[in-house]
Amino acid sequence: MKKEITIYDIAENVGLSPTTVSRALSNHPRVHVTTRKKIMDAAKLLGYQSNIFASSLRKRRSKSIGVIVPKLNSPFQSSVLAGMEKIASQSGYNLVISQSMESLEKEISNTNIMYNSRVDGLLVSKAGTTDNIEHFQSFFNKEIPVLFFDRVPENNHSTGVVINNTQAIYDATAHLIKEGCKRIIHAVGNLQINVYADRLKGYKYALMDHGFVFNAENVISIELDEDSGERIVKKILNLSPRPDGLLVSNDTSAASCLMALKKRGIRVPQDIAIVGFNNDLISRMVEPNLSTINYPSYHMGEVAMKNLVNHLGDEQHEILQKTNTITLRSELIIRDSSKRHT
Amino acid sequence: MKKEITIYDIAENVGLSPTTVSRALSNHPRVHVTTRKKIMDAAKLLGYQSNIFASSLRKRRSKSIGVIVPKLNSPFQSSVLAGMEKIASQSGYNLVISQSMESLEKEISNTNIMYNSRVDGLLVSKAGTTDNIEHFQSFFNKEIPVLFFDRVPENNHSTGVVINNTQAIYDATAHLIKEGCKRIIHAVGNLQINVYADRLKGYKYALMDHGFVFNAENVISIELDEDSGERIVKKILNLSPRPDGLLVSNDTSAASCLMALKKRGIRVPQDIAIVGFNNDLISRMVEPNLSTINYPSYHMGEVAMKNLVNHLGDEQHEILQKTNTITLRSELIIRDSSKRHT
DNA sequence: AATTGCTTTGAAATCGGTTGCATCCATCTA
DNA sequence: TAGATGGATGCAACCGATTTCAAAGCAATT
Repeated sequence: MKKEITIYDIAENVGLSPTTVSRALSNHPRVHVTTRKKIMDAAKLLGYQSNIFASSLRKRRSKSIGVIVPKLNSPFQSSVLAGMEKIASQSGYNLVISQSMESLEKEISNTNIMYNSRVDGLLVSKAGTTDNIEHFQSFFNKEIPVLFFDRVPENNHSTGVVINNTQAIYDATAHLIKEGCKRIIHAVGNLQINVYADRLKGYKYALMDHGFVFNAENVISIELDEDSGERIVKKILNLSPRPDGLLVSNDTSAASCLMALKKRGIRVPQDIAIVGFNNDLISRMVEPNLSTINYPSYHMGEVAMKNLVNHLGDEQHEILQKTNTITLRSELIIRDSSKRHT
Repeated sequence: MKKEITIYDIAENVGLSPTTVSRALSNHPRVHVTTRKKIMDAAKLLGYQSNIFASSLRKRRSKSIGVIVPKLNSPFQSSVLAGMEKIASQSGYNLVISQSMESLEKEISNTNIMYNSRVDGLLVSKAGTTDNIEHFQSFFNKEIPVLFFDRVPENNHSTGVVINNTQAIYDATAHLIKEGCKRIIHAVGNLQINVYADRLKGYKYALMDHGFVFNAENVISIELDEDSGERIVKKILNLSPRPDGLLVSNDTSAASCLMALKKRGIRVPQDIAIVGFNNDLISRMVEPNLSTINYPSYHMGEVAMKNLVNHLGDEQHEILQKTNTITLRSELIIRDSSKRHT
């Protein structure tokens, strides 16, 4: 039960006031260099550790940033988080992380906890069922910046960091058309989520632009998990004429589809060409390698965090006010799963 | 710039003292039910949010738990974190997460930040280069519990949550021997890390117990990343006689090896049988499916966090003192990559 | 010598919730 | 009826760092 060392102990030790000690420790310019040095030395000697609560209570800032993601255990999210942590750590911010489990209820609860923890800023990727952003109102009221990434709400005034999902799937669709596909299936997640809704748009636009007729039967909205391949493939094989192109909105599910197809002796890409999404590790490990959209997840984490941190450092709080959306570059990577011409 | 609502505002509102308000809000028994109700209602009405800093400052507890992992973007770690977050959230704890990037220096810095942030407990999976635990001394001194998981330090008195790595690789090795492998390569990570050192032991013991002679040439210590397959396979193919069994200490690398082998026309499992480690998604998606060790990562996160939380709730602080190591069940999963008999 | 201006330092209030001790009042016991 | 018992509530002192305002020290200028 060692006693806690405070600035008062240091003050006593060096024969100065706590005020001066406080200033010296926070590199305030109005302390003589010699004094500062003496205080610094004493602090180190005594093993002083600043009490973050006292400091935060007084300064009304926590030097921590909250992050709410739908699920922690996804290759995409963990990569985003890694990028965020890198920047936050460099800038002296702590990361308080929680997951909404795709539930609006839990997202609200997490948001309140974050508010209560007095985070200086919040980074959010929405849960699937979240269709409003009322629960962030307390943040807006207190002008605590909230920045959305990947899954951003519609029609809002907060800043978002995204990729152009519409364009990405447009390109992928156009690619499949160019490869000679006549009937292209789009397997997509929950259409309440902007990400998937935008992708569906891209798919429709591309069809339209290439003289194809959109057919709702060709869109499968389904949870894109590890086992989704079987379900998707079953649906596909019931269709007539049989589809020859498949756009799957994440690589895990695309890989799962690939397995399900191969199990049935259907050749990829000869019988059905596949394009995934995310450029996860798995897209490079299955056979044939999956064509996919490179989603710069790590970079997205970095960019989102950098913007938030810059905003917090900016006294006028102008950075985010002036920015509405930051769109990162994504690109189609063509691999063997969709190459039908040699 | 809304004014902050404090217990003093509530006190004034209901005509009671801040003391009673504080007690009512924290469900102290010495407040009359009627009074409590009145206070609760006023709090809700005024939109009161407890100031966690003031509370933590006084109570000297933060209701947050620090987690330090080597890298956030790994399937294993993100799954562990997901398990931890679930339990922490249920128990009312916040998670402050940082990554050491496999660097001792950063681990030390992170540890100090965590200490400074006054986390109530710390969960750590060591960085590769960490060979001592001096930097946790401040935690030990103040009796703040530190619990290690997966990568635990040697010879220490802290609690660790692990699997039996030795046994796991022992089983895998024995399995390959039973499948008729005559020369088994063990591709393993940094041997400074207990996890890999233990696995090497298991490999050696199994060889010994089955009348094989250990040969240092058969052990490849290498970073087990996505590209490691090429490097491992090159080494293997230079050996004579050519190995016919390959134990790779994580699935990412095992999948990478599989690709490198297939590229060279070497058949798996006929020419070389492979066993991976972790039971990551990828082991079920490559062809042939990888035999692997099921590592209960999500469960490990839950168990580690549960123990820490129970310990914190236990006034006598006896739980962790009495426990040294918690070993979770892991198991060999045999899939096609190592089945040589039908 | 007196005034001005600058740098360096300090006293004291403050952030908001918690808690040891005291007080008040109603009920109960002898 | 006096005194004891106990539940409900309040006073005031914390927890430790920050910050406003002011004062003190010192040199330069008039």
